[in-house]
Amino acid sequence: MPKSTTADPPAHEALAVVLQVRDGVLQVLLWQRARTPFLGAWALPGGRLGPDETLERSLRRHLAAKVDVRELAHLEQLETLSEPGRHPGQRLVATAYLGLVPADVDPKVPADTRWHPVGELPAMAFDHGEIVLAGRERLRAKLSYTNVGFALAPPSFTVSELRELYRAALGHDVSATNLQRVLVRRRLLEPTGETRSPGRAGGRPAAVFRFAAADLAVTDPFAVLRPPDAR
Amino acid sequence: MPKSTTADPPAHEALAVVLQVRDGVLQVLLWQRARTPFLGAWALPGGRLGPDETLERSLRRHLAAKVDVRELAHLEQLETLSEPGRHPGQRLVATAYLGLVPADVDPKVPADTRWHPVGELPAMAFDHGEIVLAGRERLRAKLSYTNVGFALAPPSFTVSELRELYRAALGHDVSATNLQRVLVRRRLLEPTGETRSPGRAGGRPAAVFRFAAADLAVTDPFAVLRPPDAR
DNA sequence: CAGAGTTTTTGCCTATGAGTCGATAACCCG
DNA sequence: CGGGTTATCGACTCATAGGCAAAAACTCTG
Repeated sequence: MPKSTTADPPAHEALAVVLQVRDGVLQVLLWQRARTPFLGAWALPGGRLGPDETLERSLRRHLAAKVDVRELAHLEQLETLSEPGRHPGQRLVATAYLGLVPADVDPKVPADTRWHPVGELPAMAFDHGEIVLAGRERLRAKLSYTNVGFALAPPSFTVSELRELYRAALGHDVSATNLQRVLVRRRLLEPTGETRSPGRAGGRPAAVFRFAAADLAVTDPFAVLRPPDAR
Repeated sequence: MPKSTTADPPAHEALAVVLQVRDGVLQVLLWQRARTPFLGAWALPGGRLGPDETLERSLRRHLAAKVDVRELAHLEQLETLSEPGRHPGQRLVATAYLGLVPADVDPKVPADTRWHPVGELPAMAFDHGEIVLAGRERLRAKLSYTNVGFALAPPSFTVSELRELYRAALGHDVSATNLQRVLVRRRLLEPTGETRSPGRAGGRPAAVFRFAAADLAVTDPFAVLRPPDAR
């Protein structure tokens, strides 16, 4: 077994905070360590950067062991962590990514892997707990000024369903009236024309919407910096 | 001389996009390479990650050779680049940072180092050209929804002076009227009470302002995600 | 020293997007 | 068909941004 000291050249790993709204709660994909250090604690999926791959490709490769990568509707780089002591016994720099899975899929995961509500994380290995929270913050922020919602939502949905997703991801209630009109006005949401039949309790059938674009777009509401001629 | 192949464990470097508004133009600090590859081309300051330091500390250490690090009013992580071919002959992962220098200082720089307008970059080494543009984009975006302006501006300034800085950083004109009132209303700017005597051409003396906070603060204008009880 | 020229600041109006509330629409079930 | 339920829409208020022009406060010239 090779001796590991901090004098070794720092190795590099890619980690993923994979989030999905499940049962009305924002959850993160974690696997349970079967080895020391942090035996029994929960960790983010990921692994070492190989010699001929980018970080993102490396991450997708490692992630494939835990979840079907094709179900990731969005993947973006979060931050790179380099505290010398973040990994005991060995220097390991980590680049964290944020991945999002739409609510309509239920990926098959191996036995050591499980979804956990980000609000009640179990005992976490290394600094992975903080990374999860950083991912949640990034998601919250981007929900407001981008259309990342498309990566949490099914291909089509009613406003009530979308509202549930936003509520879970943001951690607070949102007005259905406002959500609908704001997103429609921003041209992010468009009606499919279909309606969904009401539940057993009755009620007006809901209109079905979809996100207008399937890739990330930002809506920039800020004025000070807008060029005078823009519009 | 050691042979370098892509089979070597990937090394890690930290790079800095140091920006300052000079002569009314946004400029970036570059140094000219005296060795191959890219002999004569211009590169970002930075260097290898040492065994017992974080990326940020490593960056500050390397940066100290090019500029007085204490004059950096802001430093934040930009992105991590991992294309296997980004550095010829050797695998090198880079984490880029964005650094900002207030307009009132003129740091002493060594002979091989010079400021260049980001709008007209010279022949750049490696992928450093793209990194500079990423840094400019980040600055532009953050000027709109944060108070990063404090890191470009002197401790106190008139609205006209601030307008020049915004114009240079954003690349387009901004209304002085609006800039003043928007920033004051957001509680980012506060008057010092002093005034600055007008130039030789006459004119009303300008009120002197300062940024209310010297650390980064975001103003979140988006409503959909705002909790119903917030205010 | 009055008035023209300059620059800065302020007041007022408009436009846009968000938040609230209540009314209306469209369904279920009895 | 009427009461219960859910969804959507309309109308109003509010907050912030942008534009324009007037007013303020100075310098300079004749």
